[in-house]
Amino acid sequence: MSGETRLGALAPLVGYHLRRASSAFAADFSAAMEGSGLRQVPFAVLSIVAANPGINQGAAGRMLGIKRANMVALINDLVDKQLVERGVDASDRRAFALTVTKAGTAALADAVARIEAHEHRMLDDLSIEERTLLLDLLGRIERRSPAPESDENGEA
Amino acid sequence: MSGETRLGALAPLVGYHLRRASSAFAADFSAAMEGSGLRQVPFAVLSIVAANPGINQGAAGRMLGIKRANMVALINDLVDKQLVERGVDASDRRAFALTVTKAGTAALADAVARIEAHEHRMLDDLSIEERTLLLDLLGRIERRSPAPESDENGEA
DNA sequence: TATTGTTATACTCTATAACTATA
DNA sequence: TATAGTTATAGAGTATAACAATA
Repeated sequence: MSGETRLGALAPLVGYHLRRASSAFAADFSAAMEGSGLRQVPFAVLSIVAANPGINQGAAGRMLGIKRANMVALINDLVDKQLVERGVDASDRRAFALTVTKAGTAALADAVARIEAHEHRMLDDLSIEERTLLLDLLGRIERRSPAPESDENGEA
Repeated sequence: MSGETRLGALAPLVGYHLRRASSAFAADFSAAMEGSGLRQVPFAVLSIVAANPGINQGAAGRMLGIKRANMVALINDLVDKQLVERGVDASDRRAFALTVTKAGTAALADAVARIEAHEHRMLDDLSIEERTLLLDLLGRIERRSPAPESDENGEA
């Protein structure tokens, strides 16, 4: 099918193959989550809030490389869907203490089940050892990131 | 810095780490290409055209998972920058035969040099064997893709 | 002075639908 | 009837700038 077309300079580039593999994963993720009302980023936010009860929007966003400004609509959606609650943060009255609701916990469990099937599907060709190795290699690349997020407001 | 915040359900997901690693690569790629006038996707297109002289827009797009409709502006830009030429395809008068200009070849060489430095930077932690292994693993994931591109126009 | 959340806004990327001219 | 290129458009995702309340 693509047998005669060549990749040229792209062939040896890890960045290119990372992008392609990631987008293949994203496409299958979307299919796996159809009808669940959650997509990649909201699911990630929900996971972070579930694992860190009382976390605020900024910290959750920083964890995922999402800007403060973009967290607002994201959290609004999760709150509208009653998966997340904004509580008062006793120690900082500017911030909200985010927690997952009962429905949020259920939605997360459903999502995790779908995603496990999706991951199995995508990683069919790899042995357990290879999956572990891949996770390790990716983790070491992530840590090479320029900075978690230097954050906005250049002011001048 | 993020020492106390937990990933929760995200931690074991290859898809999540693929996404993060890919976006770290993309960010450093942008930095590496600053001032070159090329970004990720246009560079990929230029590479494909250079490696497959006379290829048409549709085939180049299919190779990269880019829709026909989105190839138009992409090729327009490369043509405006005089990096790519649209020639006549003798065997199919609907199609253009794309080729890289002399300036395009030079731009590609400059880009490849920048990108090599970028890849070295990002893969600093990995041994040669690990890089090869990573490319192999990613390649096997890519091949798991749902389909190169079933293409548009559902008609109903 | 710095930070949390917020609004407004813009730009890129990607997706769909419909059209034309060839095949 | 199917395919190559095109146009128009809509939706995500992500980026910056500025403001109020609080630290």
